[in-house]
Amino acid sequence: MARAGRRGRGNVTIEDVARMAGVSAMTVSRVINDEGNVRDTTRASVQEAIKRLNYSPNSAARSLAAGQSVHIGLLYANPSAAYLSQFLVGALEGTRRGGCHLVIEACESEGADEQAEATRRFLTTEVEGVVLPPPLSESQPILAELAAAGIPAVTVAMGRPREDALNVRIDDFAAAREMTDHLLALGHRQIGMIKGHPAHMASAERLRGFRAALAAHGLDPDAAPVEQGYFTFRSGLVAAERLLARPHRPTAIFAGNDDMAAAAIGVAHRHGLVVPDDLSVAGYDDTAPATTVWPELTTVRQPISAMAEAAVELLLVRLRMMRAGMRIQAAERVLAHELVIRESVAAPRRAARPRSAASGLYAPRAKA
Amino acid sequence: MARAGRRGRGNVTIEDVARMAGVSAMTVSRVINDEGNVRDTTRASVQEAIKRLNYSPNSAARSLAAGQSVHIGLLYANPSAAYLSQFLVGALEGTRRGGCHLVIEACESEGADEQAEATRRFLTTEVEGVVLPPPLSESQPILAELAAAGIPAVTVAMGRPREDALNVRIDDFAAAREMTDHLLALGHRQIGMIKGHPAHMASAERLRGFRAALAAHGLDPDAAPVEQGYFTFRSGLVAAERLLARPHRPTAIFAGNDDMAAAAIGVAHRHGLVVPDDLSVAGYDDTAPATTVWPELTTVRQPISAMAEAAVELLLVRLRMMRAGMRIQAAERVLAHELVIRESVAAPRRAARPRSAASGLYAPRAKA
DNA sequence: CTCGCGCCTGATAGCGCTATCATAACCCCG
DNA sequence: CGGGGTTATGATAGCGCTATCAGGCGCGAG
Repeated sequence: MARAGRRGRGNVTIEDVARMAGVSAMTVSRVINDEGNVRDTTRASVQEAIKRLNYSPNSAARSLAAGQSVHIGLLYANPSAAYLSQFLVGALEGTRRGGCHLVIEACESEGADEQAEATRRFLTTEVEGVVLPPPLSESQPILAELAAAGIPAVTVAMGRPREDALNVRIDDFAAAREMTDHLLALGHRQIGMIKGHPAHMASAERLRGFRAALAAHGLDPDAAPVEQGYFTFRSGLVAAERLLARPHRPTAIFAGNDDMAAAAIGVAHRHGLVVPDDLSVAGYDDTAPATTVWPELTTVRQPISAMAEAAVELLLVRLRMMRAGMRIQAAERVLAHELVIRESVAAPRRAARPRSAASGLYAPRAKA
Repeated sequence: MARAGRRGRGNVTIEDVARMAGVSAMTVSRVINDEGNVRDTTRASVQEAIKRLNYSPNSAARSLAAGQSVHIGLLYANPSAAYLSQFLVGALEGTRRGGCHLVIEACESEGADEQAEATRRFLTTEVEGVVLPPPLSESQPILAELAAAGIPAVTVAMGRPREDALNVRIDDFAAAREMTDHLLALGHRQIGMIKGHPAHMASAERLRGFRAALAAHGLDPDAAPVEQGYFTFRSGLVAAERLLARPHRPTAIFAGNDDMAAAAIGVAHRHGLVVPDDLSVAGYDDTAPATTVWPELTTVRQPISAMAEAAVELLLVRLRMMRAGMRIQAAERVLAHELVIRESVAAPRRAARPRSAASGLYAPRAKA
């Protein structure tokens, strides 16, 4: 470990960059902080020097000089543990790159008052911005409390962000449509859906995508069997039982998340159905249960880490804007999702009869 | 947000403390860094002032002045997601309090070469110490690579730490013995154990505790049915099947972790056994599966977050010692565990009563 | 042509802490 | 009781960066 003198590692400093670009350190500082009032040519030559020297600012010095060491809060509530750990990994990468700290706190309660109080307690820890992964991203008490304190928040996977809000999400509508298309392409015509938690906006988006795909294939989306779930394994059991008890048993079930999909597989097994031969099951999220169950789940992967990192980045940009007194406005980042094809989905056992009206649960609809 | 001038928040600085204690800032610095060469009376008055002013050092200034911003590495490999997220929460709290940064990295491979290489790659990121949660805490290639680079490491839940090593753990022997005692006290005499992964030293400790409890109750520990598991759900299925196929079917199964215990419950249900009436099942760790399955698991809780926090703390102390050129020696922290009594364990029923599967694999009982 | 008002840039002075060295206090022994 | 060696404390000078303000420059209005 070369730790020469008091100098950190052989690090390049802002002075080195300034010298190389032929400007003052202050100008370099302005460039790296994206402040206005720097001529374009100057900015360019500074950036050139930064690149050439492979300079990266010392975050300790930065927070010391700026008189504010940035702490970003992360408030979470019993999400799936798999989701949380991936989220933390991403958030941590984001804060590391942004040179700030992450303070995390649990908020287990679902009561509005408790949530508001947890938020207030959290705010006393001097966080300057908050990241809210689901399901807290939908919590009005928390959002209200943060707004009242003037602390900016980024919501993640919030279906319907508010005015001037920050949000990171995937396109749930498109993802659900793609998965449904996948099932339809394999020949399924009787597809049941287990909806997610009603308080979670993304649930509605997924249902919308499901229905849109059906409609696009000439099926009546309103005739599709849909049962309410609440993202828990147990709610999935109940919903799957109901779906399989229907007169026209679905050949495929699309669940609003992996836990409920895993439950559907369990129910299928209990009914003596072979997955995927007798029943295809598709999940959503690609979390741990997806690969724990057998057969492994075909599901939709959300780039959870990347979303968390994007959230932190968005928040840091916002904080800088606020500090500079710039006008703020809504910002949203939509990241790419991915269909993960595993073993829980296959063509229905009886040879697909795509155009036979009688085979379908859904009455074919007159093309609009 | 009172952000007066450039001053952070109305923060007390080292100068304030120095003035109050009637010494120089340098002396205060010495006290808070636990350096020698400070008279006891001086130290006391400084500490008094620190407490009175509720002073806490500014970590940004600290790392800037010290010319080294501490980065602590966390290398993990596919642990249970639940374990990892709890671990991260604790580690983060530790780094926050220690005023340092956490850099985390995954090391998925189990090959020795890949692990060594991942470690080397990790070391280029300038981490000054590494925390190793299980199962990596048992990885010789990684430990060797770190030792070669002169980077101190803290292992967590390592059964048999090396010379001059740092380790944080719970007393697996005592915990397993307590759980077994609990089963024995309820009247169980035929208790089967599913061992954990053989590469994990803690597995052996848990088995030892199990046997010690049996012996203390006058039972022959070598006659107890024991099957090998590997901490995975699937390995638990196999092991549980074997235990239940034995001529003298156990009335209780103690699994080396929660995943395998959950598997044992599944197998029991398949055999038409009611848990806990016909078969008691105990787990270990108190991770997510413990409360996901029905009935919920009686298990041993490890204070995962606290262990991670302790690991970071231990590492920071070691780093400071190294920097000060002090002699280093082994250090271990043993944290308290806790028996969590839920519904999967009860007194054995006199006559094992087989039940039909139709009574409901998952059907929850009327909950009080 | 000159004044004034933008825009861009740089000099200076810290942010809170610690490394370094100098100094002061002390102690042990001959 | 005075020298040589400790041990305890303090003064000073930065660590790398940014806030602040003063100045320079260009350009349109008076």
